[in-house]
Amino acid sequence: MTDIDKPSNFIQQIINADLNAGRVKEVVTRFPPEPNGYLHIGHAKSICLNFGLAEQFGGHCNLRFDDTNPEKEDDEYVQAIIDDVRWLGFDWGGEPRFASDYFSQLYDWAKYLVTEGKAYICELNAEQMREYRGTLTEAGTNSPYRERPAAESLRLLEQMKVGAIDEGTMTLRAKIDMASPNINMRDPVMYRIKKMPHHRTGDEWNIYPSYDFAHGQEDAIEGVTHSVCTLEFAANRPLYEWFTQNLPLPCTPHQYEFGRLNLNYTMTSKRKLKQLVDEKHVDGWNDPRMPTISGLRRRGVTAASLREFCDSLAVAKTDGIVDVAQFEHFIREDLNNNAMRAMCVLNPLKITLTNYAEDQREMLVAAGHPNRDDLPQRELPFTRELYIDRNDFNEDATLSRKKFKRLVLGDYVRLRSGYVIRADEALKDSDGEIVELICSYVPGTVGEDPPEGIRPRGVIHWVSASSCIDCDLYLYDKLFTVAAPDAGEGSFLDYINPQSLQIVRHCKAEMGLAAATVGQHYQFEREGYYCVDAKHSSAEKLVFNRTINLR
RNA sequence: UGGGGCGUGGCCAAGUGGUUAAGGCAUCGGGUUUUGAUCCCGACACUCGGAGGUUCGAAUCCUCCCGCCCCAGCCA
Repeated sequence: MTDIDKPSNFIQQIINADLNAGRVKEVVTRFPPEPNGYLHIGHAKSICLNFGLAEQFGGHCNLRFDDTNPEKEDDEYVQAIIDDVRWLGFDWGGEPRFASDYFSQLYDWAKYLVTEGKAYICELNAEQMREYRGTLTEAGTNSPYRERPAAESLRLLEQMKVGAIDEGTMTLRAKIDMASPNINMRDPVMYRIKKMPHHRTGDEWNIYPSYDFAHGQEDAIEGVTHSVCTLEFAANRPLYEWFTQNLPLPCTPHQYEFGRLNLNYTMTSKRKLKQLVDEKHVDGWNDPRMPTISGLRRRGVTAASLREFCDSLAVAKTDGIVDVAQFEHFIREDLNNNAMRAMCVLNPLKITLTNYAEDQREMLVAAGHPNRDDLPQRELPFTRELYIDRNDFNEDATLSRKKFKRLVLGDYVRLRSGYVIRADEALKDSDGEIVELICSYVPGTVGEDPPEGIRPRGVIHWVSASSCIDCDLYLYDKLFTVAAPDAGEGSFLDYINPQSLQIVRHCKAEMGLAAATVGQHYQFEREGYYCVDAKHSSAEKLVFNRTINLR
């Protein structure tokens, strides 16, 4: 039994109180995804919360798949979810749990409620049931099957189970209160017939428990003490409690709700994310523009930054919309602190150093990181011909030093980690397009200030023309053009950003990047943070994803 | 409309009757800098959805009002 010094959110306060009062000896939580899609950033908050609470209080957190609806679930999702939670850095000890592991226990409990006169087989079809349910302002009407003898319900339930009853014609319902102001309490469905193979139990069952009849009991079976879910389940809590109180469970778990994470310019609806994938608006669930955990991973977002971001979020009952800039802050913070530096020229413009011998070649050394000497240094070959970015040169020498801190004709600039150079002449083709720059370098300026009178305008990145590697860069931008793609009229598809992906081919990167592998993160100096794309990159063609730009 | 939940600066958010109303993001100034990055300084709510009331004292307690979110799947 552990408690924490300063509980900072209401759930921690509740747990602390439970621990101190002796109501709970070991904290047990769970993260209960339905395997019907990939996890997204909203789930990350829940994962960090549930596993975090267990960690903080010295308890345990289970990964449990809530697989009570075979219609939507698939093993592909199970594996992806396992990978994502592991990647985030959490461990549930042992095997993941499945609601389907508890099907027969759940079935026994259903029979128990029937025997107790608290559940019955109803023969209303979906439409009739809706009519009998009443409305928000009008009470419902009792089902004509409500007083069916327990023995008969038991017999029918068994027939439903073995597949002798047609889908949609019967359900098992809890007998609670058709006049309850809480619609969830108006004789909710406990079991429905689905003659459909389940990803784990195959065709063993023809009936499947509903979420409400399953969740609390799953928690009880696992000894979950604090069942934390999102706000929209608050109205289900009375029902959760009704089942946990009316069933002979090993323990009584309690449900607490917190506000889910909403991010602007982002969509966190599994259904709609699936639509983006199914309709090929994106390159799969792990498209780097997707807010899925696998998409963020492929994009180059680190697990640490995702965790830091989630931990910075309030656990409260307000449902606000967090600015993505807040998430981006944590991405940059981690990458800035840990990413190796490198240089890559996106729009190469060749320059020739007329006073640097053609056969000369120096190996310059650059820091792997400006303020971390534990990261390895880089070797940068310096040669007569180099590439700089076209955007770092302007013919107009009258541009103010303040406004254009790059190369102009007749003036000096520092090549990052290299020499100071001066632009002497711009060579153009017949269209007036600059094809090459004739420059000269200032000897003795590597790691040294230039002589009196020479004031470089700024620092630009470069690469040796003869010793560099070719690569493609995938520049990503927001997937949606509006802050709330999900709100308002019209489809969210109408707001997909047509410029969310820009591919820049034949970029020139420093030699060392040839050794870059998936999972490593780089800052291409003055350009942004990049990582090798796990899908498109190959030995023949190196492909980098831009995780995020510099500020 | 019945029930449930929530309203503190542009965004997120601490605050649990006595504090100059934390902090982060964003924004705007200034400094450092071989990345227009990082870093460092500084600015940024006479006021807590609104109106009354209780109190020596209210963002915190009471009343009424306003606004937003969730629930009428045999989804979770």
